[in-house]
Amino acid sequence: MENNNKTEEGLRYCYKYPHPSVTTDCVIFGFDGTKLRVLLVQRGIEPYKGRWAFPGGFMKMDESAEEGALRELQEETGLEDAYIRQFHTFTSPQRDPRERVITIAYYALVRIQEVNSGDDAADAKWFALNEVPQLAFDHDQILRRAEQALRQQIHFEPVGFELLPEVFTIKELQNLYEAILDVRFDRRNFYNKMKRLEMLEQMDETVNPTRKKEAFLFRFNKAKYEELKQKGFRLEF
Amino acid sequence: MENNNKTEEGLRYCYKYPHPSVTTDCVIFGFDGTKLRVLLVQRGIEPYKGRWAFPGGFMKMDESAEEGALRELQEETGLEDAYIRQFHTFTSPQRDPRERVITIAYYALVRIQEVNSGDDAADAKWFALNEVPQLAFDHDQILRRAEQALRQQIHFEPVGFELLPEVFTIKELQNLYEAILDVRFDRRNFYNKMKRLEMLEQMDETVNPTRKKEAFLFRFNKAKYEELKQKGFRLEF
DNA sequence: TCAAAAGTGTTCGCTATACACCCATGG
DNA sequence: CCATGGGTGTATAGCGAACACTTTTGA
Repeated sequence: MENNNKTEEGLRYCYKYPHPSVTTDCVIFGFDGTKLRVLLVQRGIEPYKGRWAFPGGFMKMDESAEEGALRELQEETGLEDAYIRQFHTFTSPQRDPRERVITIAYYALVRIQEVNSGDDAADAKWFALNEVPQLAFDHDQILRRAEQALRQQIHFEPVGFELLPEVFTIKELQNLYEAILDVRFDRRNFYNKMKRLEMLEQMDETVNPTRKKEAFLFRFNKAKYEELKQKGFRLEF
Repeated sequence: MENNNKTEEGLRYCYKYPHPSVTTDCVIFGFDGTKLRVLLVQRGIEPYKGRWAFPGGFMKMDESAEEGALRELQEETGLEDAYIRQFHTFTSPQRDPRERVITIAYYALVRIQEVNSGDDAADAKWFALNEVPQLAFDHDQILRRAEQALRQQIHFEPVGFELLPEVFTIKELQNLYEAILDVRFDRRNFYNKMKRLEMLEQMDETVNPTRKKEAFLFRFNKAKYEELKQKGFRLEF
């Protein structure tokens, strides 16, 4: 149905009607124990040279957008099978000054500790959400949408699983929920609720150096969570 | 940055790398007082000739996907400013047998009574959700995703506004929520909850011919709803 | 010894849930 | 006159929100 014709200038792919370019961008969220952070890369070329942006790239013709997003994520963090979710596709005609580009945007949830900030270390950096500078293209808008999508998703899935390390303190879990939902909980009510849900397993202590008293470490009880999820359970506050 | 070169065969738009086609499809939901329905159109050409599918079309280069979806919706229903939401972009490489096509999918909520099933009446039809036949392309999958997105959205926005006529009975409102969430509520508890929220205004009666007793008609109190929404209110069950 | 962090209750009010009663209407 | 649909009320259990007491430890 569609023919590709070579031309002399390397414009090899020809169509009867104009087609937009399609990219996949990835908003990578991490959690440092206190604040939510996003991984940004600094652009080395025009337009928006020097500005920070989300990692992304053109969609290949033989892979789905999700595969593309996973590939981007792997290149940037070394992670093979992270949690990613498509949350919006951005299509304003003028969003890229060069040509018509639509961007299928994903957000990823990763454990900062496991990220291999290897090759591209120089031009990649974690920013706390309230310290994100003005971004390239319409990426400010993409970030706002990603935050909103994450905030909604937390009502249906326990995104804490993906952002916290294997073991963590109750305080860290509370910090995470407060960071995502932008609210404050009473420490004791949060503890009671978690206890009632029976989703956490208590382990042995750790000394938290800078702090005053030892805090118990916990880990998620995945089996219990799956069971609750079956019954229509929702992790809400 | 991107040049378009004419060739002799009408393949006028040429690129250095292959670009996919981009379409916007629209899952149009309506409510008949008892069941949720979707508007489908029957395909007149191959592939999948004769199969039912969601209305859609190619994205134009000077309009956003949302504008395109609104245009499709207008052509199909005559409605100018319906409620639409982008919910997912479908990108499997093989989802269209002809060429690489990605589809930005929207769902719309409309009042069936207001739909002008004019021009395309012959090949357009409302299907109850449990009577939808096997669809063209991957539209079965698109429908499942649309239902899921609607079910989630109802927790954050009062989608009932968009699907019900100006006035309606409590029973109809309950039917709507039950249809979307696929659950059953106690008639009296549902009534009490609505009363407590003070979102409905009671009007004068109507005789429901086939039924036994007259039922009050209600309409939404938009002002009250907006006020509650400001305070972080959520319409949940 | 005192302030800060953390473990563990308790109380109260609201709301979801289950369930009951009455009225109107058509067959 | 009774079955069905519809309007309105009540009791109970459980959860969310506010709040108190104790222990540990570093300064």
